[in-house]
Amino acid sequence: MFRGTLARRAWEEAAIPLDIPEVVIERLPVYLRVLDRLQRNGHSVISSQDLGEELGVTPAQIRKDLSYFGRFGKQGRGYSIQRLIGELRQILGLERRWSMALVGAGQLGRAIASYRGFGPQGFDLAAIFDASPAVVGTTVAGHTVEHVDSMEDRLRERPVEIGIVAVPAEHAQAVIDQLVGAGVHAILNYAPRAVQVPGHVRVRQIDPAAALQSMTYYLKSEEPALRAPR
Amino acid sequence: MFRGTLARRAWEEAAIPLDIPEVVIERLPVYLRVLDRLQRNGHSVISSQDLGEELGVTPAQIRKDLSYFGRFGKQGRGYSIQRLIGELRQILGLERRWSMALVGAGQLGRAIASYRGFGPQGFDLAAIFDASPAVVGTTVAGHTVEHVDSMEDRLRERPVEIGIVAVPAEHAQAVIDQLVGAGVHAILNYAPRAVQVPGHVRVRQIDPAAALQSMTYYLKSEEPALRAPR
DNA sequence: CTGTGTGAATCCATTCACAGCT
DNA sequence: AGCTGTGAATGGATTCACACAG
Repeated sequence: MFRGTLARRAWEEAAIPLDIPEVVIERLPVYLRVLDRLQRNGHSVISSQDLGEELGVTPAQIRKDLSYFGRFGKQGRGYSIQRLIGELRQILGLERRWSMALVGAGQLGRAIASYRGFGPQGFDLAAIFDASPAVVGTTVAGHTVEHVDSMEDRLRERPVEIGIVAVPAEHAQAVIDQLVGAGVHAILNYAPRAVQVPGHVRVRQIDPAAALQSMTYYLKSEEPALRAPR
Repeated sequence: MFRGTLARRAWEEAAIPLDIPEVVIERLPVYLRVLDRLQRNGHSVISSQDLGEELGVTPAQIRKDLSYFGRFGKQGRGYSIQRLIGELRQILGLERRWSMALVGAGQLGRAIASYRGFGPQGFDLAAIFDASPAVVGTTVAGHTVEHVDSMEDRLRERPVEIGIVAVPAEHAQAVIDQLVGAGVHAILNYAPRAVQVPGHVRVRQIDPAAALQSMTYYLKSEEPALRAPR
């Protein structure tokens, strides 16, 4: 949703896939997380049935999702967890590391810069930019904050694959335009703002307040019944 | 996705709605954000056409989404922005404020506690819990951190509607079970872990690393062509 | 027997297209 | 003349159900 239809590039890698639904791709990282945990807990095979129960997803959905990419299971047994982890990492492009530029070194940006969840999953922060003279030049999470005006030059010298946007909403679109201009094709946007990008650029929105607001819809009809049942 | 089918409560409020698709509910906060901005910029009416362009969504989708809840537009003119903001806030239950308990006062938890995006959208932090003796008793964002073992009692005395989970993945399920036990029906989960909840509880996942991993799928097929086109 | 892989069937969401209001 | 509201049509995604492999 909120993503223009886009002419996907024809497939060039060896493999087979053709035109996989985006929802499927979005589920794969979640499958991967569960499999990692099961492996750490000593499991070595799992059926789509059991995996589905872990995830709250139907077994058929898991089998169908995986079948887009190959035949990884063994009938009568299930899936080798080790094998499946390897396949998913391959599919998602996680056999390599990816580098990111963070724009915005305010309170939110600094929290993102020191978030420990990216590194272990294969993502490295390579540069931090901000527009405020007060923070440019300071050190954040081991990086010297550079001025956002030097961003396009800087990224042309040493490119990154991913941009993280943590600037105030009113500047988000301009910053994203600059990132796209510098050749970035994937953006993680923490600004609470719908942004427009060319069709070949992917955006994922991180918007906790919007997530809360979609839950209050359901809370508002439940609460009265619980509180004043007479 | 990743949410069990659940028997929704029958509608009791006045209004009309019946069984609205969850995707529709998730879009409403985004519509609201754009409308707020347009209003601040001095606009007073907008057509589904123009609103759709702001959002990267078809006009028909916006009209259909809104039509689940009523007839808010004027033919030939469009929608009154002020009116529509009011209706959406009503629908989403944003005419009141909601209170939240945060579990986990580590690096991530502290960042969440001082995140400035919740208050203006109607969400107040009411309590913070942690399990580590090193942080229990300290002050975080104006709240004294309480021990997680006292959480259920504490929340029975002074309930909250929403729980925010920012504990290590291996403790997330246990913490969520406790929150649910204490009567919380909505959870914002920052732990990178699929969790199980009873059907009447809503969970929204905030998982930036998973968001990145679903974008690398597309990057991995684009990059080689850009870098080594010969 | 157990559990995958997959065409077919079903279910759900999006888009179309136009009648009708302003 | 312009734009909403909405049944009908289309397009996708999920689930079913079973042939087949181990």
